[in-house]
This record gives sequence, C-alpha cells and structure tokens, in this order.
Amino acid sequence: MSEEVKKEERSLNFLEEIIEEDLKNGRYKSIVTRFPPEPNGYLHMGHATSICLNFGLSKKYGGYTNLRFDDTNPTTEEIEYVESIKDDIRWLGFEWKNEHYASDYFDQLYEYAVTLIKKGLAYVDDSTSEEIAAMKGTPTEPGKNSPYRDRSVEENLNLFERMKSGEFPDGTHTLRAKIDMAHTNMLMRDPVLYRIKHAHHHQTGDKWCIYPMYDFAHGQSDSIEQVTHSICTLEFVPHRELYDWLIEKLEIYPSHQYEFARRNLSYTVMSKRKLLQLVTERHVAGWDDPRMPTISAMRRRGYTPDSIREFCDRVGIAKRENLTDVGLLEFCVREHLNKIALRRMVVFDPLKVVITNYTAGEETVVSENNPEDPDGGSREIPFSNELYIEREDFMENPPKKFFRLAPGKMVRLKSAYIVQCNEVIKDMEGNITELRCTYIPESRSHNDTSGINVKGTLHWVSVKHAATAEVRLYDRLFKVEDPGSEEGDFKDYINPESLQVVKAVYAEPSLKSAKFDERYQFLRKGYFTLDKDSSASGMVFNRTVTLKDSWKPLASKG
RNA sequence: UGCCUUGUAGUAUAAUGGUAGUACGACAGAUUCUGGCUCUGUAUGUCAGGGUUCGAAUCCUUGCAAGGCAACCA
Repeated sequence: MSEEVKKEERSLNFLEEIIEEDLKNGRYKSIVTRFPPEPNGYLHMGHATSICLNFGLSKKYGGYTNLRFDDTNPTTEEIEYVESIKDDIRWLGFEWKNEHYASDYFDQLYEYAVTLIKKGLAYVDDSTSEEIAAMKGTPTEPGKNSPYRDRSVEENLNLFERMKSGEFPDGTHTLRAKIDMAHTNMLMRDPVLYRIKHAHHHQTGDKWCIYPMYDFAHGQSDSIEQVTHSICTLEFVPHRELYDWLIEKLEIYPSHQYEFARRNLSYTVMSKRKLLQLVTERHVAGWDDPRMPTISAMRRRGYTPDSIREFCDRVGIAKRENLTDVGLLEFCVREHLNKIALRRMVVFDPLKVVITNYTAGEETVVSENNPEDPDGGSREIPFSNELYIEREDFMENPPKKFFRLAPGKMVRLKSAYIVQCNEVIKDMEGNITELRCTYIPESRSHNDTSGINVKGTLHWVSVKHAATAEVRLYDRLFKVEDPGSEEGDFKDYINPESLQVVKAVYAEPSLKSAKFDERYQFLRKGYFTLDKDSSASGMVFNRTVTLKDSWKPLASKG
C-alpha cells in the first residue's frame, strides 16, 4: 500500500513525460518499443539498462516491446549470440511480444531503396571508400559532390539491380542518399545506404550480396513494426535527422527516436571492444567470468534479476554523461539477498577451539535460516568440543573496541553457547595453533538463563562435522573508478586482487546439499552462490558481494 | 576553431517561474545471538558573469567545461 503510494509519487523521467504527453493528447493509444541488439557480442549492464527501460516503459503504459536483432552486417554477427541474448533477456524477467530480425525486412528495404532512387533521392556511387571519405569534407569544411551524383534514375535503377544480382565485387559500388554534401551534420552528407558484401548471413543465407547500413535499416524497421518510441543512446542523436529524413521521404509510419545517456559503471569497462580484449587476452576466464559486467557473468556471480531491475529503477535515466557508483548496484544486490538468502556458517581461515569443560561429546543446536523471513524455517547444526572459529576473530592483544575473542574474554557462538577463552596454545614459532575455552552451560541459545551479556557473536563449525568447499572471492575488476579515462592502457588498471581463491573452507554440514538456484549468506562473510564449476568431487562457491562492514579499528575493507 | 548534446551535494536522479528534495555513499548515535538488517540524526549542491521578473536551477544573453560528429560498424 505505502509502496504503491510511493511509486505514484515518484517523479517521471523525461521519456515517461514524453509518453504521457503523447498518450494524453491522443497521438498514440498505446506504445510500442523495441530492444534492438546486434548479435555480435554478449549483453552487459548497459544493455540491461536499455532492456529495463524499453520493457519497463511498455509495461507501465500498456503497450509491448519487440525484440529485434539488428543483423545488417553478416561479417561480424553470429547465430550463437542470438541465443545468449534471448537467454539473458528472459533471465532478467522480460518477455518480448515479437521476435524480429532486421533481415526479415531485406525485401522491403530493397523496395524502399528503389523508391528513393525513383524520387531522385538516391544514387549509385562507383567511388571507393577512400574516395568517399575524401569527398566527405570535415566537420568544419563542406564536402564535395561525387562525380556519380547526377546519374539518371534509369541508370541508378539499373546499377542497383546489378549490385543486387551479384554482378559487382565487394566495395566497388554503394547506394547513397542524395542529400547535401555541405550539411553541418556529417551524417547528412550523402550517407551510404547499401554496400556490397558477398557474405553468408546467419538468417538469410546467401540470398543477398548487398546489405543495408544501420541508418537505412534501423528506422525503417522501427517504422515497419510501428514502433512509437524508438529509444537509443546519445551517440545516435546526430542520426535522428537522417532517421526523420528517410521516414519523411519514404512516406512511411513515423516512428520517433529518443536518446538517453548510456549507463557507465564505476570500476569496470562497458565497451564491447574492451570486454572482448579482457576475454581474448585472458585477463578474465571468459564472458561469464563473475568479474565481468556482462549479464551472464552477473548471473553466475549470484546477482538476482530483481536486484538488477531495482538498480536500473533507482538509478533512473537522463541525458547527461554519468559514471554511476557500482556501490549502488551492490546495495541493491545486498538488499534483495538479505531478504532471500539462507544463513549458513562457514569458516574461511580456521583457528581450532577446544572446549575443555564440554563433556557431552556432541549435540545439535538449531538456527534460523533467515532472520528476515519468519517463514524461512530453521536447520540443525552439530556442536562439539572441537570447533573452528575464524582466525581473525581472535586477538591476543585486542584494541579497545574489539568485540570478539581474546584471552579472558567471552563471546557468543551463534545459536550455541557463550564461551570464554582461558588459554592460548602456540607452536615453536609462536604461532597460535589452538584456543582452550570453557563454555557456560546455562547460556544455550533460545534458553539462556546465564544472565550474561556479550558484545560479540561468532560463527563457527564443528571440526569433525565440517564439510569443505572452495570459495572464490571476487572484488572489483579495476583499481580505478574509470579505467577508460586514465592515462595509458585501461588494462594497466586491472585489480590484481579481483579474484582470490580459498581452496578449502569449513562449512556446516547442511551446505553439503547446496543447490544451484539457492542464495546463501555465509554469516559475517558475505553472500554466496554455488558456481557451475562445482562437481561431485567438490563444491565451489562464488562470493556475490560482501556484507557491509562498518567495523573500523581493524578493517580496511572498501 | 563548424554543428549537435549536456552541466543540480562525492555519485545518480527530482524540483517544468514560487520552501532545492530523494536514494546510495560519508559521518555520529541507538538497537542487535551476523560489527549484517533495522532505526535516529548530521554534513555536503544549482558551472560562472550579466539580464528579465515581486520571485530564476528553471526564461534570455555571454562565457566556461564535458561528451559526440569526418566506418562500405551498430
């Protein structure tokens, strides 16, 4: 209820304002958006923003969203990416209305080109790409007309037909729009519409040897699908003039393009080129290496789709350049995981504790699965006189506000007893090897009559019941906020400690039945999920994100 | 030395001529059988100058800064 109110009161972003205005004055009855990935790479956090935006808008305003693959360049695109892209969108929790390919429209697009030629608005140019570039001018100087610019309609029609039929080799001819070589917008200086590529296409096979350029495919595809709001990133702002020009000259359904600023995240890179470099140069293990900002990597790392959607929602959209603090993403991940993760105790760096006055041998204690979830149930944990605690939870000479174990001090062992440290055992080099403690029998959890209050509560596992597992601790991939803007190569700023592997941690036995779709909070350590590298011979857990740590005296965790 | 975008706390985003808000982060405190969660509080902002107006983050103007534009990529 209160959440409803909150949502209604939330102010609109500039696209929502435009849409509400369009709806209000009857320009559209409902809206159609599209998500138009090029199948030449994996989806990343930037795409997630666009997905949440496009699908979110159509959902909010009662329309629908198409998935359309922008597959106009067969030499760089592959079918493999089509499937991964669809998986990622579904995983994020969205469903498209229609699945389209720009290549579905190649016949129609060809007809549009013919229309333009007939109107005297397009011509076949025999210039090489170098010549075209040379004649283009510069942002401050006008370009020059191509010598082929004034061919007759008949000649253009004939040549374009022969381009299509495969008569010419790659690069010998292009179809160009006839606009204005002195235009202040470089994109309006007779942009190339079609080029010859004798290449096999993953959707159309060998049917075509000419392929439309982005500008002659995207807007037209939007129009064919009657997309009302075609939302893209800021770098396409100059393309809008051409987008509108083509729609106007072709006299087709007037889709409109709107641009927002792409989402940049701190401590990572987002460009396909850089991401590819990280993979091919083996700085990461692959596209789904949990340190990558790709959707598949975030999924593997244990991020939930809910948390990514929440992040996109909170961060909002606008038109200015931004570098969003990855801390906000981490906050959203923690916020969701806190609600759903099962609590488990796992000791990473064991220090043995012997409870000298515990004579029962062993017993079972009960602990809640999730204090945030009253219906989460509980589990049983074996307790015995030989335990492991975290080595960093003991200090021989503790500073003032150290709430953990120290000689003579007492702590609560989570869901079990209060213990007091009586003796510190060391080896010949002076390393602490074992702690001798006594427990307070009346302090048993849920039934504590001891009257003793302790400040610290530690996680622990019983030595002889412990299960072992490998744990992979991930941190930010880069040491600096914006690797792309630093001096030199962005790869110089890779965080050498972005992955730390702990080969054997000691886990409470209930984790032996850990499942892949389950999220865990290892008490006081962070959120974890089972990695796909797990096998019968051993479990591997990924740390999704740490717990927030506000302990200052010792901690220097960022 | 052209054209197009954009400038609001550290970050992101509101305020659409009428009290500069919110979230994350930071800091301080309360609570706690997780130094988590939760709760309370504090600090920090309109790029700059000029103009219009009773009143300007908002309108005008001049600067400044950042980003984009010269692929047969998308």
